[in-house]
Amino acid sequence: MSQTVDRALSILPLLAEGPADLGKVADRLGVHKSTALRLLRTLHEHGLVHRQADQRYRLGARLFALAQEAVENLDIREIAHPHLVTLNDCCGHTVHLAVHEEHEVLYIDKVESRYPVRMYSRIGKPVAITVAAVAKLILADLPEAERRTLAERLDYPQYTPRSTPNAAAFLKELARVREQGWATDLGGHEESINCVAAPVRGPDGRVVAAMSVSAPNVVVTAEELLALLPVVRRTADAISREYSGSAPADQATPHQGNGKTP
Amino acid sequence: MSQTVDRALSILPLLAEGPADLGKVADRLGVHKSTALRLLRTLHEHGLVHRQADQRYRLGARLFALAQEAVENLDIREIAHPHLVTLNDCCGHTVHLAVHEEHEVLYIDKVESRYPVRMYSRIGKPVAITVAAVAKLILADLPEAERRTLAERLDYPQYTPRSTPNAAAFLKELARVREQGWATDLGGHEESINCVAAPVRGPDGRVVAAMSVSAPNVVVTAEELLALLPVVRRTADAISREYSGSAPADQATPHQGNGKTP
DNA sequence: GCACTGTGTTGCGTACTGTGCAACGCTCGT
DNA sequence: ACGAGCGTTGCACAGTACGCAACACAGTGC
Repeated sequence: MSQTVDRALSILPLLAEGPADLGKVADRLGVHKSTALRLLRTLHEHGLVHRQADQRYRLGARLFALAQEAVENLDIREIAHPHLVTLNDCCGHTVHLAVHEEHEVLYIDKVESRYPVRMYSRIGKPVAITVAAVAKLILADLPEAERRTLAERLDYPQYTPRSTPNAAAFLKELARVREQGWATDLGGHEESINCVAAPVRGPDGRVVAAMSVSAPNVVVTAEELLALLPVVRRTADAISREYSGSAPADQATPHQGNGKTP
Repeated sequence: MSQTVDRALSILPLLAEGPADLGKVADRLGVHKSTALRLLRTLHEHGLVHRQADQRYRLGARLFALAQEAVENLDIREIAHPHLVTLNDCCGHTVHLAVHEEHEVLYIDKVESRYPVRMYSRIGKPVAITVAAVAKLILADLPEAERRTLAERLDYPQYTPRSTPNAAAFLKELARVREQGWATDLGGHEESINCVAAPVRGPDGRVVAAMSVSAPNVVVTAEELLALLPVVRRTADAISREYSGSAPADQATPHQGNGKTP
């Protein structure tokens, strides 16, 4: 859309990989050094990039501050967090909260396992959308047409033999997840990691987020983890209630769902 | 420098205040709606802004992912090293940098003392976690529950009469360290060695590393070493600032300052 | 029912703005 | 001392982003 801005913004993910000097930035962007310099200077003025002692550029503090504000604006997170902590207190495993955004499913909160062996994940990072239990729950709630379009457009990486192989299998899995109201990922992403997840619903009943408990099977077996399903669902329901209940932004909440359609 | 990019980036702090619609963004930027739209679209393509259901814009999760990735790829050692050297230049003693990893605290960098009598340590080796000043700083920053669990699980070897004797004493010491923002080890590991240490913090304020100055008391007394506390703290703070990427907006560069600012 | 205000969106001609080039200055390494 | 490699500067050109005006659409009041 806007070439200049487009180029400037492309610098950010590039620098996220690690510090880079002017030449490298210009190369990766495919522009002249002087152009890259101008863009970097502008980013620098806004504090989004930082120039270190060796003159290389890296992401700046302002970006961290903005990121902080961005995540704080996600109010589901605020509401859910204490519940996630409670759940972690009672089972000890890693607890995640994820939402749908821009055709991706992102972890937006996480409470670390209290066991020494932990799974790796990163807040803000897209989840493995075709296999993650939270992704299945969130996507299962989409309108059918959208679900189908999305399923066709996705790649299906075979992380493990149990990864979802293709669109057809994915849609079938989504249908089942939608039906049963919870989801699992048993070694579909990493061989030894299992997850069990439940949906968080908004006042209109639509899924606004999903939460999961994950643990490597060196800590607990899949069966033991599945035994946590009731408490995971209870936690998700509690979050749903609080999220739906404390929404006085509009006028009185209508009792019935969609009253009338034009 | 670059008008277009400048305008686009100005949108981010604006949205950080809260969601805004197209008109408001255009107003605040002082540009035409169509211009604002083009900029927002470009930001949107890069995932930096997100369009919510009511068509208003807010900051996107991509910001958070970028910040997260940047932090992961940051090499504290690389950033800290020149500072450690400077500190060593000024005081001559052994300077250490340590981080938390897998329930241990490890030295990851070291600048040797310029005095003939040196303390023994090795980069990559776990520190004496119950007595080392750097370990206390790093562990003092953990969430309280984790701190307590860890304290219970540790052994408390009596290296010297002044070694931390047990979990209760350790937790008490951590609380004090957390409070005062620095730590010492006065003969707690080896009878004749004293240390004074300060924390390095990341952009979110959490302790990501700790650095210390150590010297045997045949070289300097504990009191003399403690006199170095201010400079140690200043050094640690400088590392924190650089690690966080705080842009020294107007800070004069030591030599060859070409730019004259009005 | 209608006109009317308030959005967000599109196409387009203009000229402003960003671009690449070439030359410069600086710091290292040999 | 010299050259290689880097960042930086000024400038002429044209590509690109700009604002305008018109459009589409929704909600509101009459």
